[in-house]
Amino acid sequence: MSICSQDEANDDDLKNEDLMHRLAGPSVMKPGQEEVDQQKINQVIYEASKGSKFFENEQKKARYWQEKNKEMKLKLEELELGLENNPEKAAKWSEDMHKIDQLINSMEAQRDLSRIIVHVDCDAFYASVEELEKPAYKTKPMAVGQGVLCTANYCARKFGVRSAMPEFIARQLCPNLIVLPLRMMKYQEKSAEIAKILQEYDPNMCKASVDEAYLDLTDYLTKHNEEETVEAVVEHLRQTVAEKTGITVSCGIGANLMLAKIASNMRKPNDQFSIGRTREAILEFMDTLPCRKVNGIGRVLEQELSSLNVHNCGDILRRKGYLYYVFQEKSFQNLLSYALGISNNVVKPTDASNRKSIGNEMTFSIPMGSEKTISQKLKQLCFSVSETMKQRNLVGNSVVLKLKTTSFEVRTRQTNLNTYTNESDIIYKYVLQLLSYELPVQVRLLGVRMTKLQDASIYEESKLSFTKENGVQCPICSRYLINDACSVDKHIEECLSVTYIKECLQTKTSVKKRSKRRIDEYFR
DNA sequence: GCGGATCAC
DNA sequence: TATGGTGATCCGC
Repeated sequence: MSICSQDEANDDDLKNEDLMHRLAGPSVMKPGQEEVDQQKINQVIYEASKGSKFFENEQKKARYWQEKNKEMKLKLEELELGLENNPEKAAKWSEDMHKIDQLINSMEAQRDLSRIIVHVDCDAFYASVEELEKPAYKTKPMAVGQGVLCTANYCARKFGVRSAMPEFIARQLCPNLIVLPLRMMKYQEKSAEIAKILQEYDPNMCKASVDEAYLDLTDYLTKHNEEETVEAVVEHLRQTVAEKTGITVSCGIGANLMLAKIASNMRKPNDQFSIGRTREAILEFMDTLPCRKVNGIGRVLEQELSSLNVHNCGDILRRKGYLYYVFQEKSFQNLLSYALGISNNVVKPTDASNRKSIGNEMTFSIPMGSEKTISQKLKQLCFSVSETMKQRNLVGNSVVLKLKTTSFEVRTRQTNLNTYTNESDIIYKYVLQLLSYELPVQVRLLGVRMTKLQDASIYEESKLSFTKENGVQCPICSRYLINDACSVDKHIEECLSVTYIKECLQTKTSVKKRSKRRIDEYFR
């Protein structure tokens, strides 16, 4: 073997490790796979994917990140060297470290341990609902989804079958896998059944998704004179849900939403876990927790952190000085809050009025290239978006066209409307305009999305009152308001408080804005 | 404000 | 043979 091909082989192996990690999908090492030989599974996935367009696209992305992470690593090493030899840089470093500590102090000042939050997570929800109707599936490997799996029962997970995995790969891992079609209505019904029970514990309960909810049990416990521990209440809650609905749930207990969520993942399925609600207990818990376990750190960020020698949340604090240079303000603050175990502890029902966009997209079994077929599809998509908007009584001011080419490249094109609308024809007109710049193109997916939404009735009223020249526009968020003193006051009050909180966070926690990565300041 | 990309479910 | 849909957020221009 020549030297050259040897090098190539090494190079390829290096790339393959990141690539395999990508291909393995988002739910690697999620509960239910503790006994699975990940290496072997990943190898099967890799082989099954090899050569496809999808594979090539993933390869491209893996190369990009590998290159980027390598560069950053080198820069950090250079920085370390500079700190030893260059007093000017060292002075700047200690100045920045001081800023970081101030930031941490201000975050600590906001730490609130007064609430007891519980995260409730249904076990393999879709699969469990199917098993209720056909108990025979309980002992067989089974998954729900079409083309791509949404969830797999624990029996299937033993084979390495996971959510977000394409069906054909799942079948290679588990030839006897039973795959059922989605029945969203059934799941939603069951979800509502469970929610009703949870509401007895917290009427303000937050339904985070079809199979998840957050509760604040503080008031419940006070009402019951704290005769019971949280753990006992949650134990009882899980039992009640299982008895009344037939669905087992896993629960996490913690001082805020993030901790409760992490905790519910610790002992799946059908069990619960509690993270102590003292600062010390929280810091100790986070210290050794792998970064990937926190909501918000996905596969890519995990790899990036790993290349910076940050594997557990505690490492974030230990290497805060370096992370400060690598990440932007917002991301850096998020990382710190993860490591400190600080997050939102207010549980409130999600209000639909807060929605920021409405869209519809579709993948085709056969890619499309002709302008006519593409426009026809887009017209349908516009129509369904329009229908959803009308149902929810919303109008929008901006439209987004989304394309995925046959090589899995994703493009989005956005334009502002000169009006607010939910009319299919108007949306379609703008979408066609956006499409015209992209032709010719071969697409495997098309999507239409409306953003900058407003309540349709408020918008209509405001138009009306403006013609009467007595309309009102909120001075803070500049949304149009119904011109009646009571509702305007109420809105402004709310709007002010939101803006105020945002300002507080900004002035308290943010350091100066930068346009580039901080590390570049050291290399000028 | 736009477009690319990540993330969660 | 073959890799989803919906919505949000962040970053860099």
